[in-house]
Amino acid sequence: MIDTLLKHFEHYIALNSEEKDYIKANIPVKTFNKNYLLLSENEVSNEFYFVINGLVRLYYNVGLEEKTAYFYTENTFVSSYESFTKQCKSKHNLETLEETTLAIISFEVAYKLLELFPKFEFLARIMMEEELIMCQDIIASFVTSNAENRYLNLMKRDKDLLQRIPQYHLATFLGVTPETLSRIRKRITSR
Amino acid sequence: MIDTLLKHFEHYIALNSEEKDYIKANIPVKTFNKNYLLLSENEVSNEFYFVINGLVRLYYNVGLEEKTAYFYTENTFVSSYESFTKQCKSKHNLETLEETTLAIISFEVAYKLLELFPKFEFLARIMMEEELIMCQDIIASFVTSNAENRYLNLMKRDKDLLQRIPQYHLATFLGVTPETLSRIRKRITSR
DNA sequence: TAAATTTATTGACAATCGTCAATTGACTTT
DNA sequence: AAAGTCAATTGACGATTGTCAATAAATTTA
Repeated sequence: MIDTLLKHFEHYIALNSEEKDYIKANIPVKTFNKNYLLLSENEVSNEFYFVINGLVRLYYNVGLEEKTAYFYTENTFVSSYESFTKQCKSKHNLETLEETTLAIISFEVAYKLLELFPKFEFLARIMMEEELIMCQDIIASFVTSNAENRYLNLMKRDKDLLQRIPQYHLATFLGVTPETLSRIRKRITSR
Repeated sequence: MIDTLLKHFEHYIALNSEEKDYIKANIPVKTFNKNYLLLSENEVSNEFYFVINGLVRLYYNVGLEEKTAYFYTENTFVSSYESFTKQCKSKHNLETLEETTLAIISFEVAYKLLELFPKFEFLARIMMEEELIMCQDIIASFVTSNAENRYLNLMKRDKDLLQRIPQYHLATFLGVTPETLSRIRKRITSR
């Protein structure tokens, strides 16, 4: 299972056997039930995750409601970066939406990796860059499109994802209520 | 002027004189007029900027309109990261909103810095992390608040910025039309 | 300073959205 | 299979928003 993560790393840098062994020995893989809360608001995050299989949702608590900011699928990293890097209280909640298999990178292991193998500093930068570009695209979607077009774009780019996510979560991710998303869908299919 | 950038770097890492000299010799500082277009859509970005003084806007062209995604003020880096790091066509436009003094880091110099002085790899990662956290906060504001509350939050956190930005740019940044922002402001002041 | 241009405000109206409630549909659990 | 639970849809209505047009205010330019 951890091979998925090694492969992901090797997409960016070459790993020797010492490095691979260190990763295998120190990054455990664990499977979580559906709707398992990996991190909740106000906790300090001391690990981040790589999704080997399944689906994780990042959301905010707003009053009594939950507002989804992102869905993380296979071969992506999940984290409350602010809480993890600054070791401060998290604004984010992380929850699995399916039975999900994750590689778990603890704070200690992450910084040991950076210390022992400088090439991981490079890797970490590249990962951050990719994550940043992703975030900028989301911001772009909010600034340049309305909810209907955001939904249509998701249909084009991630049709599979739509079928794995409950609509009431998708709605908040699009910035509308579930009722409005339902009507958007009706408008779309009726043409 | 370049000292502002050095100081910013030194907030994160120690710099020896060799490194400082390299930066002074290779990172020029230039002042641009108000409304100068630093980068436009479909160009490949081969430099990024550090704002020493002034204000830069990042925006998207949508049909005939411009939609603002962010404002960069003093002591922040500005870039179309995707275009710069992947050397692909930019989706972004960058424009000064005031007479603006920038440190200009070219693609060559950036990668020479990383090559010559490995500590800049660490610095680059930290910068990316900070930028990422900023982006996540913007996404949070879209997902958790309506335009009125986004405006109120800006008033609290960045009162100064509001007075430097034309309202029609601020409106698109908040995700509404200028008319709606005008009415939001009216609603707010009338209580 | 006056004229011209740009920006911000306001009004009117139609379209869209949020809210609350009711209903339908889908899925679980026993 | 039936009951129960949760999710999605639909209807009604008020509030908010976008659009277009007109006006007012502010800024720039001659």
